[in-house]
Amino acid sequence: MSPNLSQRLKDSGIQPSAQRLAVAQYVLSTDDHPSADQVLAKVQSLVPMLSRATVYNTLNLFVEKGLLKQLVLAEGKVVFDPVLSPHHHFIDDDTGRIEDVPWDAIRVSDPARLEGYDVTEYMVVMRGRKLGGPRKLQKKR
Amino acid sequence: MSPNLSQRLKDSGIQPSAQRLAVAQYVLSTDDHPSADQVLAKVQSLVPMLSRATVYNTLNLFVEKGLLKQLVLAEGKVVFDPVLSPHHHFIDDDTGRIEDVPWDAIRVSDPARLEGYDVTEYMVVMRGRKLGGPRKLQKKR
DNA sequence: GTCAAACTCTGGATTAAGTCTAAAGCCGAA
DNA sequence: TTCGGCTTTAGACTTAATCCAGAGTTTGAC
Repeated sequence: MSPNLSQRLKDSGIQPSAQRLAVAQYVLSTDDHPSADQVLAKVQSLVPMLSRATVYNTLNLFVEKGLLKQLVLAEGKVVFDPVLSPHHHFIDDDTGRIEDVPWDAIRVSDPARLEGYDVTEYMVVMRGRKLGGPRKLQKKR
Repeated sequence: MSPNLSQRLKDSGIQPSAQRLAVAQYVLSTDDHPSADQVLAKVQSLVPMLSRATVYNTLNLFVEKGLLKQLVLAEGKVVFDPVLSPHHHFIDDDTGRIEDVPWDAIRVSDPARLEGYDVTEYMVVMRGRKLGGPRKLQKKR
């Protein structure tokens, strides 16, 4: 997909390797908000010789180098998001699926000006149900 | 403290017991946003004969009966909040401390009207540093 | 008061997510 | 080719949380 993922890793100060590229290929271009185990499963199906430790190392490295953000939004779920620009999140209570919500979809009265706090970052976290649509993953618990 | 905590439990459909009252006494009146282990430690210092399983059972029961809310905001921290009315949260990146932010302190353009979603609940999650103050818990890691 | 049924608590075993470690593999520079 | 430094691996370890089966309590009927 990405023209040269390898270059992108180098630009972030990461030495490319087969395993790192395989992880990058999936995790940097998904909007699934996968957990570490989901990344492991997915990438392992393509590159069977891949250990758990490597996946964790790689994900943590990517987070450290700023290619990924780590989110902790729901019940015991640590999840990775390749969208680096600020945005909000919606969590579907039925499926557990997390979706990105564009920054402009919601207006928030500047919390950076909160009395007595130096707010460096914020987001709106919403919960509910997604309406209409193909309703594909309804019972994906 | 609370005039009759016992009654409050009954009103929520919870059979009071020594252990449950001890847990309730602490967790329903704190603004510490304690984790389960913190609750265990705290309550055990008053009532030494208290098992971990009981604390988890009790906390889960309280959540189920609507006396507590369970929050998952930060890195591997499941935390409990007795404030049931809607409010926002601020997380101090230095100390990890979570503080409640009054609902009215921030205005959000009604996310309940988000196109294609049925939003039942939302909050603003902020991160940053707390300013000034007695700076008491600075290195409380 | 006594008894049984139902509920509650306990410690220890178990599970699951994540980290650590020591050894082996790989790769580029001299 | 050989060396040194990264990267990967499998498995041991850690920690949070849940499960379980037995023991202890409470309640209500008699």
